[in-house]
Amino acid sequence: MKLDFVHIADIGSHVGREVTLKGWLYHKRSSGKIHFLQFRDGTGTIQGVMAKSEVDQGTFELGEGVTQESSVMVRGLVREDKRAPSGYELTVKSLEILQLTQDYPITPKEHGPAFLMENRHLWLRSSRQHAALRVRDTIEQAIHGFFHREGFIHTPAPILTPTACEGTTTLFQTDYFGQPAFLSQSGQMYIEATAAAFGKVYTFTPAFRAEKSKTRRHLTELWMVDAEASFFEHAENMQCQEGMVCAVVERVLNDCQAELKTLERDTAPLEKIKGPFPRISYKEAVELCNKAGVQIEYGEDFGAPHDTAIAGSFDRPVFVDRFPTSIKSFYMQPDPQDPTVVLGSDLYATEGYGEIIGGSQRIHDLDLLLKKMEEHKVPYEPYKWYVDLRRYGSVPHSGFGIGIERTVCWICGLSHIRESIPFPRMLEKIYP
RNA sequence: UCCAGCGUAGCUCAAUGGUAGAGCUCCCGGCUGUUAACCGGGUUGUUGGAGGUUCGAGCCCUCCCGCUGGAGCCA
Repeated sequence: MKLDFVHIADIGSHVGREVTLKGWLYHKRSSGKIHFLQFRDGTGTIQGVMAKSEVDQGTFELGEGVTQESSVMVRGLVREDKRAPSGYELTVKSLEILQLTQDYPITPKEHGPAFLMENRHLWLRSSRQHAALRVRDTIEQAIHGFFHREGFIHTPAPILTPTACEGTTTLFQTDYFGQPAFLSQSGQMYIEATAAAFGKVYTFTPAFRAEKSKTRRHLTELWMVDAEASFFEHAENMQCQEGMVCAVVERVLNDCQAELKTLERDTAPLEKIKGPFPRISYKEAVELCNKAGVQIEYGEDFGAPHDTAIAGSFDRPVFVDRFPTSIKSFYMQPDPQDPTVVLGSDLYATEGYGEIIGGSQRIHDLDLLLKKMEEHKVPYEPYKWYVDLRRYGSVPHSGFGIGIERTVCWICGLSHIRESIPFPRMLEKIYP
């Protein structure tokens, strides 16, 4: 596409030429007879220098009056300059103000999280937020790329569903032509069906959790990638997860150095993310916790301090598998060696970022699934279609789900999940 | 749902129970290499709300509202 203006990201290929930029005034410093005008256009930022001796009086006054976040069109000469962080500067020849902004709320000074969240629609323009969401985009692209290279087909799961996936978790309810419907909390069961149709599949869909969780790790609306593969057993499932995580980290390190620098992310821990990841059993994890001084009984589920103790013992993500049947979902395949545990795994990220993936081999035996449903008091009628998958050409199959926002937090080194998505939906918060 | 902390200027925060302040934003002036620029001057208040104790409450007490973090649950 041929445009009559250039993007800042491409500025390096226009050195020595006069170009037009369209964007916003990010920041300004002035020194009497010279203005330093920081422009941004979404692709990057560049400093424009406007000297009084080099422009006419009207232009210089425009430079003096232009305010933070005014939309502008600027024409100038591109130069290389060692003093500029990006290596390039613009000698401004003319400036047109498309709209003069008055009293932009987010100043270059400090602000609290409540104020910034009230102004999330504007906060997105700030460099840190901009960088994190660009990394998010790269992560999403890397995931799509990985699955397609591995022969997975994207089969979206529905968001409006007639029943709860796992029954226990709180769901958002809505009205569907007079019938109750629920916003999906996972696409997993639906892609077990598409996996039987296409072999290897994934879905990249929002998931909704109405739990009253109020921490820096929780959203009520989050994005999940669920993958499912026919004929994959527990070991292949973990291998696939490991491959995906490595591909994502590698891609971000390759494409997002500037963003990681803006985020002040230490990339050394990320450079170490290479397979194979350690694999320990739930039993070993319990022993590890108790040895580390974080008490836990065999049979209890891990809490936040246990996550930290487990993940803190490794410099790569770690799989914990073979959880007691009692603390996991009804559809997980029991371990043939020890039916009191299931062939399910959680993957913990490094540096205390917690669980990012949960996966398991699913029960493929019809009678066993029916028995487990009865034990867990899962009603048959709404799940008849799910049981059918075990009735018509059932095969061993496995899958997993990865939380996008937690992955973004981990890779970007963010301290709060609200910065990992443009418009976070948190407990009782839905503005803007 | 439970626990903890916090609500003072547009923003970030001060203020022994005794006259409500600073920095920044913004406005005016100065400065030709600034990087959250700097220097000088100026504008800015129903101290979240209601009630109470007190000669006197931003500060103490009660209730309510809002915000932030954590627990549980999870990704």
